Amino acid sequence: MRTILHIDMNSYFATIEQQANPRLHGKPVGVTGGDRESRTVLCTASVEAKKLGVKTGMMLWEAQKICPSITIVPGDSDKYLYCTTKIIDIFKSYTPFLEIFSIDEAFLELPDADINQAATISREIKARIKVEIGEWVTCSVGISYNKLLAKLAGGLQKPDGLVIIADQREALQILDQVELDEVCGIGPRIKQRLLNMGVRDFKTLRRVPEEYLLASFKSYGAILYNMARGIDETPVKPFYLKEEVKSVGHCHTLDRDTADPVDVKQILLKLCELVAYRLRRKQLKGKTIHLWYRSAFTPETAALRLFYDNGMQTTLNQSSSDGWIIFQAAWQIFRQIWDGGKIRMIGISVSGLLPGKPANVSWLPEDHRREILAQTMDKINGKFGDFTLHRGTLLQSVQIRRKPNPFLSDRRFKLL
DNA sequence: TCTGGGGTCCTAGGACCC
DNA sequence: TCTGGGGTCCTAGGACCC
Repeated sequence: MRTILHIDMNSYFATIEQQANPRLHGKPVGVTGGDRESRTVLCTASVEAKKLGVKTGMMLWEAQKICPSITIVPGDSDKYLYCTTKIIDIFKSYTPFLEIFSIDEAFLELPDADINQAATISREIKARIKVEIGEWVTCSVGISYNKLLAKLAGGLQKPDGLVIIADQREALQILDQVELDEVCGIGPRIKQRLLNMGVRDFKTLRRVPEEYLLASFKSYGAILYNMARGIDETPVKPFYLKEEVKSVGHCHTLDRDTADPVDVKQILLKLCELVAYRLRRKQLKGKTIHLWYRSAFTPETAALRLFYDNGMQTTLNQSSSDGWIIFQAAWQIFRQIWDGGKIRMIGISVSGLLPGKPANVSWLPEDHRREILAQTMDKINGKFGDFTLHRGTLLQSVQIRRKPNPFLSDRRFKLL
């Protein structure tokens, strides 16, 4: 039997901000992804804010309405990454079998420890985080014999919790008390489909024959069948075996809906430049260009909480990390699929990635020139900040955050 | 005033090649 | 006269995670 810890930092970004600024101690704090006012959501709320009803993922104006005393802090990804690196170093001192699940979550497999020893180690890790990172920074730990249950256990006691699910008997007891979507892997859609089948809890799910689940959910039926029994064989993937990225993308929700193609063109060009820049920094090139946009809400879609996304992808003849080439493909798609209506969000993503530096040899002289130009621009922008230099087309463009924050969290609210 | 932004994986159908 | 079957790539769409 394996011994696995799931460690989840509580209100992570908020506690780091509280640690860094004594004025925020014990106060309701909300951390946002950027410095925009409208259409911004909270990516983290402090424990104090949560007690007053503020939730992660809430619109900024909504949080301020519920909790007027909340202090809003723009997120600082460098600060959080720095702390995460230090926290990971603590984890590494206990086991090399460490999976970094996200910036504030990790799985640790302890091959030589039983459950009681794992509990002792967990207390030690908690204490070390307080000493080495700060007393405001806490975490919840779940201990069990697989990842599914360790993660479930970790979510049961927040903040600063420590919950053990020792065996299958305990696992079934706990599974029978939680909501279906409290378990990682069941989202709103699958939950709704299970409810439609008359399955409201894991106890009922266990009575559904495997063949029936397979027929309804295909291969995911087997996962659901096992989930209800607390079975999960997925391995802890050590950080040093982490696979390469498969796609690089950016999307942007506009401050105001627009149906002006000039606005769209400028935003799209900027997004393509951002994606290309990140590809070059990672020394990658991509072949498949995917563009999508989200239509503005109408009173009907707003009431139903429905998003309408429209998108299409295309494959280039040759992989590229050139913002202009990516943009040309994206713009062509956009012109092909846009219905002329108002747009709320637009996104671009590049996949089919290949390793490799930007090629120094190109049989197309113009491409070659642009590549050298892009590299030079990267160097200057790397030194003086993104978009110090940019294409003339971007001069009047709408402001997009200079540094896209990769840590905005909380699940999607695609459809309820 | 009206739900962000970064990813992953899976399935299915069609095109194309040998 | 008539067209198998396997493999691979491409595209679209759906679901999940943080």
